[in-house]
Order: sequence, then structure tokens, then C-alpha cells
Amino acid sequence: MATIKDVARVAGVSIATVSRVVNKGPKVGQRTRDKVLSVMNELGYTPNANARALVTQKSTTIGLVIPDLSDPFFAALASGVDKIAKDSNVQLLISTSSMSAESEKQAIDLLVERRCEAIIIHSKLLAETTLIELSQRIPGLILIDRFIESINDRCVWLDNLEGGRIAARHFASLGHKQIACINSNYSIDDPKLRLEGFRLALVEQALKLENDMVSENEPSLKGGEIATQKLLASGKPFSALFAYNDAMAIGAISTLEDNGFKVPQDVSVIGFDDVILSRYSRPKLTTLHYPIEEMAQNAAKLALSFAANEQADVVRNYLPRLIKRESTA
Amino acid sequence: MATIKDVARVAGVSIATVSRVVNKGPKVGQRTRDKVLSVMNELGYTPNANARALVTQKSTTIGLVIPDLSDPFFAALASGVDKIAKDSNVQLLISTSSMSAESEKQAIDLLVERRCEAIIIHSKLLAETTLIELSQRIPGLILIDRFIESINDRCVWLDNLEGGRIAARHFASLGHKQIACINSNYSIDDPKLRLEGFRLALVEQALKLENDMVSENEPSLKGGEIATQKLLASGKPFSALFAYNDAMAIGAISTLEDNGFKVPQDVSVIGFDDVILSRYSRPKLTTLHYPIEEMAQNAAKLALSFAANEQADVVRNYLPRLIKRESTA
DNA sequence: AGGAAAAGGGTAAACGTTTACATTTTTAAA
DNA sequence: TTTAAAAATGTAAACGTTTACCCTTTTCCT
Repeated sequence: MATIKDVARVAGVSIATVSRVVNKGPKVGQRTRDKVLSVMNELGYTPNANARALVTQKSTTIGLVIPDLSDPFFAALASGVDKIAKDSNVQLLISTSSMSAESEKQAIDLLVERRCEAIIIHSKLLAETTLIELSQRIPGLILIDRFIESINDRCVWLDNLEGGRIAARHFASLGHKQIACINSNYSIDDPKLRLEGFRLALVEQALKLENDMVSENEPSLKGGEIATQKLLASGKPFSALFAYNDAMAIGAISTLEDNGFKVPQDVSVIGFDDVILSRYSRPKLTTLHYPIEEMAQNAAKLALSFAANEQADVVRNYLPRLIKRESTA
Repeated sequence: MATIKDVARVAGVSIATVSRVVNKGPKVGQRTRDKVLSVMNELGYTPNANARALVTQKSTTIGLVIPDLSDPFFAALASGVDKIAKDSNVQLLISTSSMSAESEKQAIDLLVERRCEAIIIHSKLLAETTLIELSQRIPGLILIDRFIESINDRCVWLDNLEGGRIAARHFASLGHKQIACINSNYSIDDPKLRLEGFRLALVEQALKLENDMVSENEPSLKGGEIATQKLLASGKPFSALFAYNDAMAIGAISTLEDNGFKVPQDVSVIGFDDVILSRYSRPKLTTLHYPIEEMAQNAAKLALSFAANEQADVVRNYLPRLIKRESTA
């Protein structure tokens, strides 16, 4: 592949001159510029970004660590980062990490080796201490969907607790008394917080969530089905169901209808996340909107600005918003 | 950030030695190795991938051009590439291209500048000649979801025509006579091919698709709804509907049920793609499985092998497969 | 003890750029 | 013309690695 030297030689100029025309710099005559341009074209010259990064100490790269690209939620996250990257003429390098602290650390290391300008990390498993230490070493590092008090200026997160509260209040306002919940059985904070907020607000409304009205399972369609079957099997009736996420909610609706319950006439169901699924389900899902793409955009802005030693003024703490569709009444 | 020189200086050895321990090379004694390792740790040394790429002429990067990361279909594609990348210790660099040949070209150029080992391109807009020329210049370039005869060994594609055929045969085998179709109005090959295959196989079965039984619109939920409304408005009855993709199919089901038609009792609907949506809809969607993730994996394998001057033996030409669920009868 | 082979370690060039600084050429005012 | 300023171009160092090649210790056999 042709290098700047080849172009210089063929065009009969110095590499400095070629560099100047490549970078649209000043100080180069029209005549030479045209000559160089035509040689570049003839030779199919493309500048080497690695060499450039080395000498300029800028990689024009933004790194992103997520567990799984195929999950629409993370795809939306990545898409948000990508949009800001595009605006800043920076490219998106993705590092996926599979379900272990070890692998999350590795994914980050790869991005550090690449000397990414900025790094956005979705980590649920890495220890707080590690993350804090990392954030000290890397100026452009931002955590998304995770809150760590001591480095809260580096975090962009959603208030899960409040999400639970909102769901509870919605059910209360609809007059529901017999309330159930299907939750994720993953050992991360989110399920605990959502449930806690849900409980708290229920109490405020003089309602309560019986212990056996909470069923845990995988946060997936199948998990939602199984969790709902268990709830049904217990025999206790309920008219309102709070699901950990949209996938579980849709699984729940499916199981409920298979068992003769109409949604929302017999049971109201509320989801969480507002992923694309929720608009495609029938009935359309009432859910809590998780503005992940916007959050990712802000995280990217923040990361880029921290990397440049500034501090962008963007929202970091998000509240989920209730989207009323057809699954609650 | 500490460099190899810093480590060498502090450890009292040459940079060659440090390089050897970093790369787990031979020819370094236990004693020195330990010393270097501890200094590396103390200084928080991380090798610079750009410098490495420069000298080794290997970027350990695989590039991917797609139009939109937030679309689950492309997210699945990216995920497939990522899996192979991981296996090959290579990182995924994503370049999104928005709806124009120009922008597709730019996205590719960015990856070339990065000297990606291999490049996977999902391009519907770039001219064949450009793509052919590009594939000549770049050994590790593979086209996904596009077929160009003269460089067919660089293509991984799905047989859209056959997809249409399969749908038609399925309807015929179910005894349907009054058949309709909602198609995408995008001016790319896929909609034309699917429809053509559908028509062709219908004729073989002595059936036919009336011209006014084809309605075009955007390939989205909303587009599916509108296209179906138009079909309904025409007044002609139909009992089988072939949708361009799952989103349109789900939109169609929604509109059909809103108009008092039961799916599949009154109308059978078949989708295309088998994206995650189709499993979450009610009734679950009968559709043509588009094995995009597997295709992407093979594209990545192929790209990497071409880049290494070999030629992996993988399937390049895929057939969609009928997934019978609940929306046809 | 002598010596050869093996092991450990160092030197310096190369990768493809950018850029401060130096040099040459052109322009235009005197 | 001369000449000072401006414009164009060139020189060379630097970025952080890897690696071929060379030199110095060890090791271990006879």
C-alpha cells in the first residue's frame, strides 16, 4: 500500500509537502497541490491512521464496552454513542464483555491499548474500587447505567428506584388492590432497586405487595412466562402486574391470555425499558421509558469533553417516564 | 502515560527486553522478567496499539459498515461479526453510513485508513463498479447481503427470490386462493426479488397475484399498517398476505384485527427476516428466517481468511427457511 | 580447566506520519 | 535593479513499538 513517501517521490516533492496537502494545511502552492493530489489519486494513497495516531497522540476513536451487541437495548446504546462520535469525527470501537468481571476488565484494557480518546463503559460486574481506580487513570472514562457516589460526575444513570415508584403510583391511580410483580433473578442492583421503589410507593398508597406475589426468573420472554405461571399456580388472584422489563411483560401477557385472562381487562401489565418490542406487542405495552439512546449520547458527549479536559454540561441523572399504551386499565 | 522506555529505564533493562516480556517472548530470564513485570505494574504501563500496528503492519481490527446500529437486524449482523472477531483476537470497528452512496464510500474509507485487517460491508447504494474496484484494492473486503456476479467469491448473500417462492408455496399448500402482498417501497433489489419469486411460484401453482393486491409502503410497522389499510380499502377479499418483513407483517396483523379479521383464521400472514419481534408478537409470526448472524459470522471468517491470503471454505449463498408459527393456517 | 553451546540481553533500524524550524523562491515595494 | 517581506518548500526529529543481528554471560561436557 502506497505511503506518503511514495507519493512524495513520484510527485517530486518532500513528504512534508504531501502531508500538508493531505491535511489541507496552508502554505502550499496551487500548482504543487494539484500535482500531489493527482499522484495521490494515481497511487491510490490512503493515509495510515495508526501512524497518524502515534505522532499526534490522538486516536480519533471512542471506545464502548457492552455485554452484547445483539440485544436491542445495547444496540440502541451503541447507536447513541455512534451518533455523537460521528458529530465529533471520531470512530466507534466496540468491545464486548461476557458476563464476568474479568472479561469486562479485559474489554476495557483493549480500548486503553488503542488509546481511545474517550471510553464509555456499561459494567455491572466490575468492583467499584476497580472502576474508581480506572476513572482516575483515564480522564475520558464514563460509566453508563451505573452509579458510584464518589465518581458521580463520571456516571450517567437511570433512577431505577423511582421507576418502581412510578409503576406503583400508576397502579394505585387505576384503583388496583391485588398487586404482583415478576422480577429478574440476576444479582445486580437494578431488580432490587425497581422492586424496592415499587414496594415503597405501594406502602405510601396504603397498599402492599405480598411476599408470595413476587416471582423471579430470567429477564426474558421465557422467564416472564415461567414467572407468571408460578404466580398463577399460587392461586392468589391479582389484577396488576409489574414486570422487570418489556420482554418479561410480553411473556407474562402471553401466559395470562393463554390462561383465560384478558389484558388489560382482567390484569393490567406494566413493563420496563420501552424497547421496540413494546410498540409491536398486542396489546401495546404500557411501560417505563428508559431513554438509553439519549443517555448514551450524553455519556459520549461527557466522555469526549472530559477527555478534552473540559466538562460538558449535560444531564447525567435520568428518570424513567411512564408511557401509557394499552396494557393497563 | 508510561511508555516502554519508561519501563526500561526504571527496570534498568533495554526496551527490547521489555518488549519481550510484554509479548511473552523467549530469551528473558525469570529474574528480569519478574523485575520488568513489577515495574510495568507500578507504572501502569499499557502497550500502545497504534505504535504496534505501525511496526507490525497488523491492526488487529475488523471493520464493519452498516447503515444503522439501532436496527435489530444490523445489530445481529454486528454481533455475528463480533463473535468471530473475538475468536480471532481482533477488535470491531464500526462505521455507520447514512442512506447515500457518498456516505457509504466515506464509511469505507475510514476503515481503510485504519488499515483494518478485514472489512465487511453492507452496501445497498454504492455502484457495482465502485465495489468491484474496491474489492480489488482491498484483499480482505467482503460484501454482505449483496450479490455481484464478477466478485461472487467476495459475497455472502441471501436468495431473496427463493424466499418469495417459499412463501408462495406455503400459501398454496395451505389451500389459499386469494392472495395479497405488502412490499417495501425502497428502490433496492430485495423487494423486487422477493415479489418476483413470490409471483413466479404462484404461477407454478396455477395461482396468481392480482396487480391491485400488491401494496407498497415503508418497511416498518406503520408502513405495514398503511399498506394493509389500502389493501382493505380496495374491497377485494384476500385470505393470505405476504409481507416484505416482520415489522410490516406485525403492522398488518394489527390493522387486520382492528378491522375484525382474525389471524390466522380469516387471513394468514407471513413475514420475512425472523427478527426477535416475530417471536414476541401475538399470534407468533410465521416468517422466513434470515440467518443474518450466521451469515455475518461467515462473512467475517471469509474476510479474515482472504486478508490472510487463504480462502476459508464457508457457505456464502443462503436460503431463507420457513419458520411456521401461528400466523398462517 | 578449557571450551563450545545455549541462554540472556542489548543496539539500532524501521514502520508512516506530523511539525518546528530552516531554507529557498516569489512577490512587490522602493 | 535591489531588497525586504511573504510564500512555498524542505530537513529532520519524534511518536512507541518490534525485531534482526550482535555481544556477553552461563551452563555443562570432556
